[in-house]
Amino acid sequence: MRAHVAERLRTAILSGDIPPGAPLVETALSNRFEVSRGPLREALRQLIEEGLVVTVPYTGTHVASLSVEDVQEIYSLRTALEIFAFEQIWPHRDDRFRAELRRRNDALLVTIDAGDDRASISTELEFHGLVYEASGHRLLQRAWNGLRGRLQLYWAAHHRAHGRRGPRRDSHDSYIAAAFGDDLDAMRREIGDHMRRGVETTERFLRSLPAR
Amino acid sequence: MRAHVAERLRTAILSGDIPPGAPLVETALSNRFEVSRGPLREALRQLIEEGLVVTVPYTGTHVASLSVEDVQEIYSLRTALEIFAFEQIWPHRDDRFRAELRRRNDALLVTIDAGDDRASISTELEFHGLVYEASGHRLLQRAWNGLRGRLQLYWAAHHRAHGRRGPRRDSHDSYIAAAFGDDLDAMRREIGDHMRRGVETTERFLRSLPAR
DNA sequence: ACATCGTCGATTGTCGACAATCCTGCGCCT
DNA sequence: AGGCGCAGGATTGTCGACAATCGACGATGT
Repeated sequence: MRAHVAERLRTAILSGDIPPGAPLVETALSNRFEVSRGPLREALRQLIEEGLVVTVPYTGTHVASLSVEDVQEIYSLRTALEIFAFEQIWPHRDDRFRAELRRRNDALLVTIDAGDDRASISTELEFHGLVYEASGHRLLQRAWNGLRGRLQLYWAAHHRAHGRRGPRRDSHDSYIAAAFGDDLDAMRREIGDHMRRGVETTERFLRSLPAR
Repeated sequence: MRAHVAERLRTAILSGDIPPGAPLVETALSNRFEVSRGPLREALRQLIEEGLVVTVPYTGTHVASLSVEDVQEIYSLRTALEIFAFEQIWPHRDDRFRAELRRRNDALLVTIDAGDDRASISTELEFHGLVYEASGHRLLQRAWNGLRGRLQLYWAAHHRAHGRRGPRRDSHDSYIAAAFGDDLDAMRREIGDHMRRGVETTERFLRSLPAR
């Protein structure tokens, strides 16, 4: 039951049925979903973990409302995690996996170009999920789980505000959306630049340390 | 109350009072901590998030028991996160922070050399915590929170099994312990090599993709 | 008019009892 | 003897009621 409640509440939030900032009163929700407050509270805890809900003790819980900084954090951390995922995949690479990844990304680009937001969101989540799954790194997948809900929340809010979902192939996550798209070289440059930047900044930081 | 229960249970687990694999029966714990099963369950959920406890529906929950693969995942993900943290710190670097980091690392090395495991664990956690805190990246700090408990669990188990805590200055996390220690150059090479390896493997992966 | 304090409603936190589910071990059948 | 089914005990899952806490509103005194 608990998982089912979390699922339904998550759907209600991501669909915009319960908008960001809206209060989530436990008694009201327990009536709505026809469960006691016990399971409902545990469902809320899970959604808190996923970043869809925020709560302040003894006063109330609300649907999360992401700031610009939040979104920047989501995307920057996702980039770091995904680069790490690629590192993990490389030693166990196989052609079937890469073909599957390529196929899914093609499907993603088709849905994006068709303007079917719901389908493209779903397809994109599957695409990224495949990358993390292929890494075989359970903790990494767990970290991705903690990001996915926040991403969806942002996409949903952005879509309702601007009529299109937030990330598009030429937008925030172009680094990976472009990966298997029109310009493979551009994508290679982009990821390569990002990582080289990381190397450089880290090494500069290290050099800046006081000598012993 | 809930946070207090989680705290006490966490202490009991990390101290080895309740060893890995031991069953955690809700009724017994609710008697032990003199709270109802409601708050106790929420405390358990939190410890599950921290990786200290595992549960299987309708059968029982136990103290987590880490496998070799688990530990490898913990350390590899921590490396990725910490490199990302340094990237975040760089633009906002300031000398006071670096001096503070240096000071804490010196304290860490002192406690390690003194063989005071409890103190060195605490000091090392503070040290890493400072890095993540300085990144100003809340999601990153959250990810670190998800790793910290698992690290502590491993250290505690390793200490009881081998008489010393797991990570030492010449061990797993030497890449960062050495950072401000004896051989700054070695640490620079280590982090640099790690990141270059990441760049290389990712680029090889990208090149291996089928052309459009 | 304004500040301060108390009261009240709303919401979350906690509790004890009951229901659903799963594992174990025993009896029974083949 | 070996496998199967079934009851019993143990454990988690769920429920409804009560307690603790917080924020807002209004009374009251200066």
